[in-house]
Formats: sequence, C-alpha cells, structure tokens
Amino acid sequence: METVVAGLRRAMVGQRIVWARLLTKQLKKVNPKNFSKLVAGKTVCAIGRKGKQITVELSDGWILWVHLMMTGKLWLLGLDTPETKFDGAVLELLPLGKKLVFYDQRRFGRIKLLKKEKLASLPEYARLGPDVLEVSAPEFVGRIKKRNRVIKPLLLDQTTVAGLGNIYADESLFEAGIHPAATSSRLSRKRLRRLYSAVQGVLGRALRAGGSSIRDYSAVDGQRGFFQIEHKVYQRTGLPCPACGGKIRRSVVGQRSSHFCPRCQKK
DNA sequence: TTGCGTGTTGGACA
DNA sequence: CTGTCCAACACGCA
Repeated sequence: METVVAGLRRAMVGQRIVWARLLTKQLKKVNPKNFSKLVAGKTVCAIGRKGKQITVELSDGWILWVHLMMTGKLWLLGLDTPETKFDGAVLELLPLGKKLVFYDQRRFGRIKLLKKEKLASLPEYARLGPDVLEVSAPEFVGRIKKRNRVIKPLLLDQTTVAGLGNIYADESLFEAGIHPAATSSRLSRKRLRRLYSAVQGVLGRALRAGGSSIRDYSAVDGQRGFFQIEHKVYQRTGLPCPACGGKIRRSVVGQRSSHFCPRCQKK
C-alpha cells in the first residue's frame, strides 16, 4: 500500500487530468457521463493514505477516494494500453502521458468522489484507528490490551490500528512468538511491546524491499514480481519453521486463514 | 466437474 | 461487547 502510494505520489502530484472515464456504477451520486467533466482540467495536488484507504486530492477540493480491497490495483499505464473489462476508472494525465487505471478483477474495491471536507465524516474513514506506520508503542499496546478479543482478528480490525492485513498479521505474530488465537487482554505488556516491534520490523523490511509481498502484486507501472519478500509462515503450511524446524500449521481464526508455528507461538 | 482458497469489509444475527 | 456466518466476485488449482 505505502509503496503503491509513494509511487503514485511521485508520478502524479502536479499532473493535470485531461480526460477521465468511469466504468463502474459504484458512484451513485455521480453519473458516469459526468465523471470526466467533474475531474478533467483539475490538477492532482496530493496523494494520501490512511490504513488501506487512498485519496487522490484534486485542485478544486474534490477527492477521489479508493479502497483496493482484495484485488484492486492502481496502475499507471501507457495511453495505448488496451482497456479491460475490469477497469473501473481511468484518468489520463498530462504532461506525464500516462493513464491511472483502477483495475479490479474481483470488483470488491470501492471508489468515491467527495468534497475534501467530507472525508473526515466518511464512515469507513472515521472508523479507522491510527495508521500502523504512525502509531506509538504505548498507544498500540493500550488499544490491544483494553480489548478482550482473539489477537489475530483484533489486529485485522482496522479500528484497532489501520493498515494491517492477513499476511503481515501472520508474519508479525510469528515474529513476536504470539499464537494467533491468543486473547488480547491476557497478553502481557511486554509481549505486546514485542508485537509492536515485530509489526514495525516486518513492515519496515517489506517497505525497504519495495513493498510487495505477494505473487501478483505489482508496482504502479504494472511490472510485477520484482520484489519478493520471503514469508516465514504465510502460506507455508507443512513447511519447516525457520526458527525451530517444526511444521508450520494452518488454521482458521476469525474466518481468515492463519499460518503459525505451534512450537514458537504461544497463547 | 466440483469445491476450495485467495490480499477485505460490513451487515445480520446470537 | 464478542463471535459467527454470509455476501460482494473472478479465477487458479486439485
């Protein structure tokens, strides 16, 4: 996410949108036919991110808000790149000479067009806890400690902390030696501080490696597979634990698959 | 052929 | 407050 946003920011800020097209019917208040009229001629003045939500701020105070969900992508592609049936929105940028494409195979992703001052009251935005890359250790520990929930789903709950997904949650819990089904309120502050360090360490390494952690995740230019992160437990069911050599197990916790080492990770 | 699993979230319901 | 089930959707894979 952060890598995607950084790439978009580098390329898009200051660019003028000369043409746009909306192909999804998601924007109930915006007629697809008027979409281009609403955004064309505007300049991109900033790209923001909180948790997994991305904002493209335009020069007239409107914001294009995007959540990529499972399979959404934001790509900067050559103007001659053919359209696909999974393109949800397209913005043509000059003088860059590329188009920003919101591509989403499974169509879970969401986009909205709203005034800047309405962002804070957007329910899904207002709900978010502090961004995981900005939260302090004491706040992280406090927010988890005061809840009485299974730790893995609590980490995935974006109101706890915004930005953690299934892969990094599994990797972080492994790094911290905490079982995904452990109860949040029963974890000692010491272990939660260790979890905080693990989260920051895992995310820091991922960022330094270029951000992508999965096979078909792609950089903004659509090139794929450049930066592969070695997962220690995620989708390594049955393989040896990198720490103790025991078998990594998979179980479902809070309706999401979880990968962990039963020997290294305790409740 | 069929069913399962996949990076996410929100709503209904107990 | 907490947990569970399901839905949105397309596709790879055994």
